[in-house]
Amino acid sequence: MATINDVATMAGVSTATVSRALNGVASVDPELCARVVSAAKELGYQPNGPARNLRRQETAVLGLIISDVANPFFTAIARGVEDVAQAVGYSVVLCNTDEDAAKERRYLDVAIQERVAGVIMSPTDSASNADVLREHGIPVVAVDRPLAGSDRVLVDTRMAAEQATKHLLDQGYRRIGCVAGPSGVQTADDRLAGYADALVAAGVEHEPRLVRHAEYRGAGAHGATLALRQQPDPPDALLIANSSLAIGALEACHELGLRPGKDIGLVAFDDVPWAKLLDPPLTVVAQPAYDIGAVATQLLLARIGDNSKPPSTTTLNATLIERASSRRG
Amino acid sequence: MATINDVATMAGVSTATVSRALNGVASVDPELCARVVSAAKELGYQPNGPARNLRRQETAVLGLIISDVANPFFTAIARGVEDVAQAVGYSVVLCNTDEDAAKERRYLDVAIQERVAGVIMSPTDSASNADVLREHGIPVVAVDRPLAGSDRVLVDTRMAAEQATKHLLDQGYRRIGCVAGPSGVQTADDRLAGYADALVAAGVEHEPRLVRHAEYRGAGAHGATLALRQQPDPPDALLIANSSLAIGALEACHELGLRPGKDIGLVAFDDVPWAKLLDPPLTVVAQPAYDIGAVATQLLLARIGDNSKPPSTTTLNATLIERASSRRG
DNA sequence: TTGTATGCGTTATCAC
DNA sequence: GTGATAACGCATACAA
Repeated sequence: MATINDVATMAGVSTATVSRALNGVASVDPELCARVVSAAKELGYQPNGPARNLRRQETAVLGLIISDVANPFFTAIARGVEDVAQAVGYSVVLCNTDEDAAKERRYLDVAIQERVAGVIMSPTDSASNADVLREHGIPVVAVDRPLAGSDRVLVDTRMAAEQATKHLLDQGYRRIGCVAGPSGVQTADDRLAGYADALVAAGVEHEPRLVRHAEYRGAGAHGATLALRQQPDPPDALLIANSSLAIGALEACHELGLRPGKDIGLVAFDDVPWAKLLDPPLTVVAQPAYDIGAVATQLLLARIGDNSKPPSTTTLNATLIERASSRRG
Repeated sequence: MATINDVATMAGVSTATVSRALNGVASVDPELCARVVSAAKELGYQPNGPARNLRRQETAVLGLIISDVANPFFTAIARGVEDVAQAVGYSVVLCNTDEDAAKERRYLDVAIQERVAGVIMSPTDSASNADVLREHGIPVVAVDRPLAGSDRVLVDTRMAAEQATKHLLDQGYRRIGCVAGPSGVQTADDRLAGYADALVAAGVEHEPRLVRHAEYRGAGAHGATLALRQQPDPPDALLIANSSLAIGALEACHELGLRPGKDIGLVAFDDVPWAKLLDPPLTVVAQPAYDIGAVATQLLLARIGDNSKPPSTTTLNATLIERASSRRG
C-alpha cells in the first residue's frame, strides 16, 4: 500500500510537504500542492489511520454502545448520532451489549484501546463500567439512562408513564396493569414509578399483583400478560414498557380473544412504524429517539473540545399518541 | 495514560518482556509474568491500539457496510456478523449508506484508512465502489446482493419470489400485482423477475401495469399501492418486495377498505416480529438474515487468512411462511 | 515556504 | 529467557 513516502518521491518533495499539502495547511505553494495531490491520486494513496492516530494522539471515532441493535428505539438513536457525527467528520462505531455487563465491559476496553475520541452509551446499570472511561480521560455521554458523573440525555419517562396511565384512567379503565421491563434497569423502574404515580394521584389502589416484569428482549411479555389475566379480577388495561414487550403482550391478548380498545385498554412505549397497522391501531408513547442521539452527540463533541464543565442533564419530552387501542369500548 | 514503558518500569523488566507477557508468549518466566500482570492492573494499563496496529500492520476490525440500520433484515445480518466476529476476537464497525453511493464511497475510504482486516457489504450497485478495497488488498464479502469478483452470500430471492407468486396463484388469485423495490437494485430486479417467472409458468399474462416501483425506505409503497388499485381491473393480490414497503402497502389497503386475505391477497418479503400480530397475519417470505451474516463472516475470516482462492457464491434458501393474508376469501 | 529529524507506543529481530 | 533496539507511517518542531 502506498505511503506518504511514495507520494513524496513521486511528487519530488519531502514527506513534510506532502503531509502539509494533504492536510490543507495554507502555506504550501499551490504548484507543489497540485503535484502532491496528483501523485496521491495516481498512487491511490490513503493515509494510514493507525499511524496518524498514533502521532496525533487522538482519533476521529466515536463509540456508540447500546443494548440492542434490533430495537427500533436504539437504531433511531444511532441514526441521530451518525448524522451529527458524520457532518463533522467523525466515524461511529456501533456496539451491542445485549444488556450484558460483561460484554459492555469488553467493548469499553476496546474503545479505550482504540483511543476513541468519546463514547455515547446507554449503560446496563448505574453502578457502571463507565468509570474506566473517565479514568482514561475519555468523555462519555449517557443516553436513555442516567450515568453518575456524565452528561445525560434522557426522556422524562416517569412522567410519560404517568400520563399514559392517566390517559387509561380517563378512558374509564380501573384495574390498570403494567408489563414492566426488568427491575434494575432505570427506565423500567421509572416507568413503573410513573405508573404508580398516576394511580396514587387518582386515588386508585396500586396493586402489586397487577405488575409483571419481563426481559426487554424476547418472549417474556407473552407469559407475563397471560399470568396477569389468569388471576381473579384481572387488569382491564395494560401499560407496556416497550415495543418488544408489546409484541408479546399483543400476542397474548390475541390468544385470549381480548380485543384492544374494547376488552382491554393498551398503551405501549415507543412509536414503531407498524403501530398504526394493527387493528385497532396501538396507542403509544413516542420517544424522541433521533433527537436523543443528535443531542448526545453534540454534547459529546463539545466535551471532546473541553471536558472541564460539570455534568449536564438534558431531558426531552415524550408524546402520547392516542390511537384506538386505548379507547374504551 | 499508562504506556508499556510505565508497566515495564514498575515491574522492573524491559518493554519487550511486558509485551511478551501480556501477549501470552510461552517462554516468559512465570514469576516475571506475574509481576507484569500485576503492574499492568495497578496502572490500569490498556495497550495503545493505534500503535499496535501500526506496528503489526493489521487490525482486528471488520467493516460492515449496509444500507439501512433501521431495516430489520440488515440488523439481523449485523447480529450474525457480530456473533461470529466477536467469538474470534474481532470488532465490528457498522456503517450506514442509506443506499447512497457517495456515502458508501466515503465509508470505504474510512475502512481503507483504518486498515480494517476485511469488509462485509451489501453494495449499492453492482458497478461498485468496492474495487478500491481490492486495490488495497482488503478482502470483501458481499451480502444480499452480488458483487463482481467477491465472495457473495445471497438468497435465492428470484425463486422465492416465484414461489410466493405461485402460492398466490394457487390460492386462486388471478391479477397479481407487485410492489417492487427500486429498479437497479439487484434484489428488487430479481424479485420482479421471479414474479414474472411464476406468471409465465402459469400461463398468466404478465401485465406491466400491475407493477409499481418504490424506494425501499419511505412512503413510496403507499402511493404505489393506491395507484395500482385505482386502475380498471386492479390487481386482486400483491407481492411486496420488503417489510418497509409492506407498511406502506398495508396502510393503503386499509384506507381503501381492502381486507387482506379476503379482498386482496398479500405476501411480503421479510419475516418481521409484527407480521403475525396483524389482522389477518401477514404471509411472508422469511430470509435467513442471521445466517447470511454468520456465513459471510466465516468466509471473510477465511479470506483474511488466505485471499488467493477464486470467489465463491453461497446461496441460502428463503422460506414462505403462509399466514392468512394470502388466503382467498 | 520547504526540508530534516524526531517521536508517538508497540512488536519483532537480534544478540546475549 | 531477557533486553536493547529498530521500524511501522505520520505530523510537527525546528532549522534553513
